[in-house]
Amino acid sequence: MSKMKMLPVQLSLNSLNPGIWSDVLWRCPPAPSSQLAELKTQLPPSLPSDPRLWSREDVLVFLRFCVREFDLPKLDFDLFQMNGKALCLLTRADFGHRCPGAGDVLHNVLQMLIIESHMMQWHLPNSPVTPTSRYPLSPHSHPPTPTWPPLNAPPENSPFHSSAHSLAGHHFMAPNSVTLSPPPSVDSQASSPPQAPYQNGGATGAAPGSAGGSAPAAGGATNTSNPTSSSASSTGSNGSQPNIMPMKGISSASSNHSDSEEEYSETSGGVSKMPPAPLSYSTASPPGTPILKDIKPNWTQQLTNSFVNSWSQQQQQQQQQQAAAVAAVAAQAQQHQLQQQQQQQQLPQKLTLDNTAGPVVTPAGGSISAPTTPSYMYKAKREFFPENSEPNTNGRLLWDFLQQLLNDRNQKYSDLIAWKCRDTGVFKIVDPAGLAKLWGIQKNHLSMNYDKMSRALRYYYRVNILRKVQGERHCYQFLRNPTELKNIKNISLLRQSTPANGNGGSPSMPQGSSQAPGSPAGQNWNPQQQSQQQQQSPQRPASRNGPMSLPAVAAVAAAAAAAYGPPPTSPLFMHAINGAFHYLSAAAAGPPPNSPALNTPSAVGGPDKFQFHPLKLENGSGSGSESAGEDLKPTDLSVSSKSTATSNEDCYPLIRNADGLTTIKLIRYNEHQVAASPAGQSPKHDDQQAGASNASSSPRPMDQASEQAQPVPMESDCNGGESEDSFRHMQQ
DNA sequence: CACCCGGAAGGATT
DNA sequence: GAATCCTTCCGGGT
Repeated sequence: MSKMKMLPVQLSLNSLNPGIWSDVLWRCPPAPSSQLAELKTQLPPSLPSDPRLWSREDVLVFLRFCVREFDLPKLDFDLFQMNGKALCLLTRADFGHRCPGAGDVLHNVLQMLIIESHMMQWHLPNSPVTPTSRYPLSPHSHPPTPTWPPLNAPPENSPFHSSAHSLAGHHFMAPNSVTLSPPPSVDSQASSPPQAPYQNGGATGAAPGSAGGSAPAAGGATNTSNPTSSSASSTGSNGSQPNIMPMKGISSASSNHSDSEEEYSETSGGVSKMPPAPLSYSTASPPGTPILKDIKPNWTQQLTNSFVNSWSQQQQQQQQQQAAAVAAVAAQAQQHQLQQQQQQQQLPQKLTLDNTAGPVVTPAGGSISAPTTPSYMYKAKREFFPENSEPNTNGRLLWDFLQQLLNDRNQKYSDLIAWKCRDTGVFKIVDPAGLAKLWGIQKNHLSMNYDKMSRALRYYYRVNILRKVQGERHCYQFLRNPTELKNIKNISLLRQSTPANGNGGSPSMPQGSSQAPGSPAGQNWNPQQQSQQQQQSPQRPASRNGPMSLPAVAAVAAAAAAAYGPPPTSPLFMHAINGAFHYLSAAAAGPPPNSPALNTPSAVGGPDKFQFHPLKLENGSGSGSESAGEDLKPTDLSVSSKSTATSNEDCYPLIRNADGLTTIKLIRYNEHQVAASPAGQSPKHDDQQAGASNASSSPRPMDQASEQAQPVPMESDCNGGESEDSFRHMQQ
């Protein structure tokens, strides 16, 4: 009994080795828990290990077993007149409908088995996976499906887990793969570049194999053919079940990757140029699916190689491998060498850590991460893929993507982007091309390059999310902390505010919105600079998923894709991973990164980087902030806050809005600005704000130093240096 | 030449 | 259908 429920749900994360887990997760779906192992041992021997291979009889045997083993309510076996493949396609909801009282349990158990099976198979070149949809996972979009459960399962002990390692390959997709989601914007991807169809000849050779998985619902058929991936394939083919969602995420992800990869090659400017040779993967790339199409061989190969290598190593050293994969991506961007290094050293941790760290920001509602709860699985899913409208961006949005990279605990992406001064939010894009590629991967825009990405960054000037650090190439400064941003559902709001910005005060804020004092969002990153902050009005605490390092995921996915076929595409993939990761990490580590707990100052530190030191000033008192925090829970940033209300010059008082969000408002800002800044300090930064406010209107914001003249520290190197100091001042 | 800026048009997604 | 968030182009400035 307890088992029953527990099984699916509970994971004993604690024991897990985070690192390992993460690794595993990256590659494979969560390993089944030890419980699962037990379960497996108890399964009728006659049952093939791969649920997809089950016959109708086997399905019934399985169901009976579950009923007996988990003490489930009676099932109407007539509702399960299907073979294993079909069974695998059933979504949680489907199970729920068929057996209300036991649907979740059955689903979870099955997913675990599937995952395990997949893991076993993963290494297979042509795994079915396919994925197409990219973002499908996005919380919003797709509803529900619970597929993650498996992920949850913490491996810890589970043999599975270990096995997984060994298997390594197996990719996690398995479970997910099954479900495919429709490809999101395949076209875009495809379209983007002129690239060749790499896809395996279009056909995606892989596709077939992989296909299964991903076949996007729509495409459906796309490839599903793949037997192996029966589940996947089935899904595709079956179409019958629309609900596969969860899985799809994954699959899609994979697909995306590939795409991205392609881009990489392309965009990267040749970072690595690859011969057109198609990858071996088999992706299922449905026509529609974005996926791999273009992947460029070289790139992919590289990825693959790295990935593979890592993999193998992994077996040896799990972590290392992952790292390698990630590294590979990054490295490719620039240095292969680095990759190697990283792989050897850093990588291992990186991937893993990422996950854990990943999420720095939490949604306002710390609730999100509640993974710990028993029921967490479900919750987890939601978190990961919040069905809510929450903003979880999981890297979908550029700022979030950058944040994730920057805040990677392991600093895996330091070769691509790094903080110059975390406190002030100043960062430098170390490898513009590489970063752009990664972003392109993330978005499945094959042709992404720094020029384009930078345009997107400039777009943020208007909304006061970013500003350029003048004088320094590739240096930008976040004007808002992630939490804040996350809370803001629509940046547009910021935009609105923007105009206002005009100096006068808080430009940005949407006043209307709420800015007011109440609403603050959260914290700003840099206080000083920032101009304002607007608040975001509406905030929603989003429940974000958070954590995860997209990039890492992407990298991994890409690598995996390259290596195995359908790459997990980004978003979904990431999502999935995140989710899983999140889960795991949460379990292992305890509070989820985003969890409120983290918010606390101490917590903040948690993820190393996270701390923005934002300042939080709070109305109340510094600590108060926390109190406020409850409401606010600004999350990471806030945490650090020490800021007390002090008014330091630059401090921005936080304002709490009804929603509980805190916003920092620049109060002094204007004053000082005028006084101090003018010439001063901020040499250039002004723009930022200016941009914001003006942007829209004025031709060029930048100049306006006057406007904001904030005392921003920014300058390029904040390194702690002044900027921080200043920052600190402010805080204090 | 690379970087940066921002307008404009348009696509994908929500 | 509207809004958002880019993506893609582009001309121009530094």
